Amino acid sequence: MLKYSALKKLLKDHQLRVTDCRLDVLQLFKSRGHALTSRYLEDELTSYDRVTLFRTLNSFIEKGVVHKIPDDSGIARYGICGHSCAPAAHHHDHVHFKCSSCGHVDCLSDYTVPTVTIPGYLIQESNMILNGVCKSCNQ
Amino acid sequence: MLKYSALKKLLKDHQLRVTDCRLDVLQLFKSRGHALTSRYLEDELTSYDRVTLFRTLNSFIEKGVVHKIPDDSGIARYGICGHSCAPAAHHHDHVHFKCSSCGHVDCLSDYTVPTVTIPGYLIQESNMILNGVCKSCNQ
DNA sequence: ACAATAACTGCAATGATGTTGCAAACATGA
DNA sequence: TCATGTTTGCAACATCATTGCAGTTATTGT
Repeated sequence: MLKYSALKKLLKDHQLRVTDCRLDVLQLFKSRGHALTSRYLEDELTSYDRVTLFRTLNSFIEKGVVHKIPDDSGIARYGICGHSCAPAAHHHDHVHFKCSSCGHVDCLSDYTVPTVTIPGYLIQESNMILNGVCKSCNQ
Repeated sequence: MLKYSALKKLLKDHQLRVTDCRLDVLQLFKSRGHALTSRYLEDELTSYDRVTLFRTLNSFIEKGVVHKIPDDSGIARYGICGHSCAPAAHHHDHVHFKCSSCGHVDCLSDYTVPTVTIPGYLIQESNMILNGVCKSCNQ
């Protein structure tokens, strides 16, 4: 459970107004270790409108608080960004892992995406999603 | 334009019944070089019901004819599989590239996803999606 | 070639998710 | 505290994914 002051600071640092909804969403991201779906937010924070949560996520993405994670399931997941993200530039060169056992998607912040170069192609961003069994489930 | 016999063989090889819809969808995948959305199929093949195309894609995935490509846009794309795919095991260790200029998603069959090992994690599948400007648009 | 069977298709309907406009409520800086 | 611009909730709509069912079609064995 993060302190209110810390959450508030995080929002202010990203040029976001401090509201109940944003604090609760942020709290949820911080308390869970893994990426969240908008559906999960809706189920957990029933006091807020679905649209509000949707717009909260969008503003969080825009300001560099969270990032969207590609997934072949078609359901968008959002992971909280590291320290280095700003509205101007997101830096998500870390690997994502989807566990087929618990279903969680984790941001593996310590693992950077390997560089790939392809002749004739200009590569601006790299995403890597691994599928398998995560540490917790693999024991 | 692939010969009818070749398309037919491809379907039979994957334990799929030969139907008009499947032949047309397959033809479309073969003639376009890049990954397709279900929306595109609907627009191109208006003589078939949307549900039929949906189920055609699903059966193609199940039998290893095409594979679903993760994308943070939320719109599913499908790429035709290489020779090595079977119902039992898909092998898509190639890199995917999404061009921000033309919007196409290409399967870069010649580029395999770099191996990443993470202690404690069992990795069963690796996906890599690059974003940038493709060869055609980069000239 | 033909019948039996299992698979495929179209239609209707439903659910989930993403998205916008607008008016009321709220956070912020002066 | 006030003025301002931002955020929220509601309603509505668009898109996509998915299922059931009945009619049609492809395939297998004879």
